[in-house]
Amino acid sequence: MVENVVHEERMSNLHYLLQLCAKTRSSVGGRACHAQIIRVGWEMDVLTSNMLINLYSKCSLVDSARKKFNEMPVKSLVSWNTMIGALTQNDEDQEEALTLLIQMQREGTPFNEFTISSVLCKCAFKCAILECMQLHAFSIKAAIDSNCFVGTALLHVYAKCSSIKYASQIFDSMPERNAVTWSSMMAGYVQNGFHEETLLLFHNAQLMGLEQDPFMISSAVSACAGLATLVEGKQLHAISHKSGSGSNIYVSSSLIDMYAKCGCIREAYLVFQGVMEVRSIVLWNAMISGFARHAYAPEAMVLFEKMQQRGFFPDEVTYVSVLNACSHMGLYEEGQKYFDLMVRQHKLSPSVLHYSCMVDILGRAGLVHKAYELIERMPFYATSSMWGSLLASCRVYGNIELAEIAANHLFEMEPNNAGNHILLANVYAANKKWDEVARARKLLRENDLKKERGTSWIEIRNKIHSFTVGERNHPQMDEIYAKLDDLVVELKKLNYKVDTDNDLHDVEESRKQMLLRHHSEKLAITFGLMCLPSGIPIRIMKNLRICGDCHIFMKLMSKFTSREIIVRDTNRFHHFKDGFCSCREFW
DNA sequence: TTAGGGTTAG
Repeated sequence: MVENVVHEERMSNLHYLLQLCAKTRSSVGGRACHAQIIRVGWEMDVLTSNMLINLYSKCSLVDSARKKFNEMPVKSLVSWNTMIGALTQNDEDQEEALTLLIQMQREGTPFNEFTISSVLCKCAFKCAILECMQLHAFSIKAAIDSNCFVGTALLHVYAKCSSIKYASQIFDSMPERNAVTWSSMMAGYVQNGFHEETLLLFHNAQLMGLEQDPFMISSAVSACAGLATLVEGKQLHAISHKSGSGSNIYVSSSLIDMYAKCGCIREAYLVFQGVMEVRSIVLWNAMISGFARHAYAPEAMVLFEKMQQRGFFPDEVTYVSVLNACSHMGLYEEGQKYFDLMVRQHKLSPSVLHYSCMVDILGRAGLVHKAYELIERMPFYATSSMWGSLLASCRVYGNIELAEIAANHLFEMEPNNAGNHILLANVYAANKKWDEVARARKLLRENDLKKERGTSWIEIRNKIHSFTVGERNHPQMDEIYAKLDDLVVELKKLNYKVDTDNDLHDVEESRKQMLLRHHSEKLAITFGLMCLPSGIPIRIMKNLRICGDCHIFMKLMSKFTSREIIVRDTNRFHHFKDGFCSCREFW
C-alpha cells in the first residue's frame, strides 16, 4: 500500500517534469527524464511513453520520437495521434503521416478528431486537395466533421488549395466556431484576394464580441492593403495598439505593407522604425518593397545595406524588391550588381520573378536585345509579364522586330487581352507604319476585343468614390465636370496642352481630346479637390497605367493647387509635388 | 498525455 503511494507520487512527479520539459522545449531536461524512466523501469508504461513522444516532438527530435513510438509494444490512440502530430509539426514527410493513419486503422485503432486535424495540417502545407477531400469524407463517416478543430483544419486546407467556396461552406455550416476558426476563414479570404469578405468577417467577429487577436488583425490589415482603404487601415492600426498587438511582427509587417500600398510611405516607415529591432526579415522586406513600390530606390538600397549590418541575410523576397526598385528608376548597373550578389554572395537561386525584374531593367534601360537574350537563355519558360515588359520597352525604343516577337508570344498566351494588340499597334504608330496600325485595329474590331475600362477611385471620409472614363453615374457629376473645365482653363495658363500622341482611340482629334480630358484619374482628382480640405494630400488609385497626358496634368495640378497628389497605377506610385513627379519621368 | 490560424515579392 505504502509502496503504491510512493510509486504514484514518483510517477506523477516525473510526468510533471516531462510536461514542463515539453512546454519549455528543453531537450536536455527531456533526455534526463528519459534516462530516469529507464532507470526506474517505466519505459513500457503507455502514458509515460506518450508523454516522451510528445516531448521529443516539441523539441523537434522526430527521430527520437519515432524510435520511442516504434519500441512501444502496446500503443494507445493517443500514441498514434502524438506520433502523427510529431510528423506534421516538424516539417516531416506528408506521406509518413498518411501512412501512419492507414497503419493505425489496419492495426485496429480507429482514428479520432485529433488524428484527422493533425493529418489535415500537412495537407494544407502541401496543398493536397485530393487527400483533404478523402479526409473530409472520412470525418463525415466517423461523425467528427462537426468538431471545431476538424472543421477549422478542413476550411484552412480548402482555402490554401484556392477552394474558397468549400472553405466558406464549411465555415457557414460549423455548429461551433472559435477564434481560430474565424481567423482561419479571414486568412483564407485574404490569401485568395477576397478582401471585402475578409473585412466583413472581421466586423462580424467584432459584433459577436470575439477578442481581436493578432491573427485576425493581420488578415484584416492585409485586406485593407489589397483594397488600398487607408481610413479602415488606420482604424485597424489603432485597434492593434488598443488590443496589445501593436508590436506583433505579423501585424507590423502587414501595417507597413498597408501604409505603403495606400500611398503613405512615411507612415509605413514610422511603423517600421518602431519594430526594426525585432529580429524578422519580413519587416525589412516589407519596408524595402514599400520603398520600391514608391520608386524610392536610394532608400531601398540604404535599407538593403543596413539590414546586413544588423546581421540579416537578404532572401529571395528582398532581392525581388531591390531589383524592382532598380527597375522603377532605370538603374541597370545597380540591378545587374544585385542579381550577381544574389547568386554569388548569398547563394540564392534566381526565380522566374528575379529574371522578370531583370528583363524589365534591361528593357527600360533600352537594352532590348539583352532583355530578349536573357528571356531566351533563362532556365524558365517566359511569362506573359516578361513578354509584356519587353513589348512595352520595344515601344519606347522603337524596335519593331522584337516587338512583333514579343507580341506574338503574348497573343498566344493571352488571346483575349486587347491591351497587347493596342501596345503593338502603338509601336507601329510610333514608327509611322500606318498599314500595320490599320491591320492591328481591324484585328481588334474583328475579334471584338476591348481594353479594360480605365477606373480610378478615391477614398473620402471612409467611402470609396469610383470613376470610369467619361463617368456619368456619380451624383455630383455635373459639378465635377464644371470644376474640371475650370481647372483645365487655369492649367492652360501654365502651358498645359492636351497630349494625344500616345492615344490610339480610333477617333478624330477633337473627340480624342475630349476622351483624354475625362480620363478617370482627372475626374477623381477633381472630386478630391472639391471634397478634401486644402493642405492634405490627395490619394488616387487606378486600375491601369497612368497615361502621358494625365501625368502632365497631375504635375501642373500639384503646382497650381500647392497640393501633394499621389497616384497609384498598376505599376507603382507617383508622388506629384510643386510641378514634379517622384518618378522623374521614368515609368 | 494528443489536434486547427497570420506578415513581405508577383
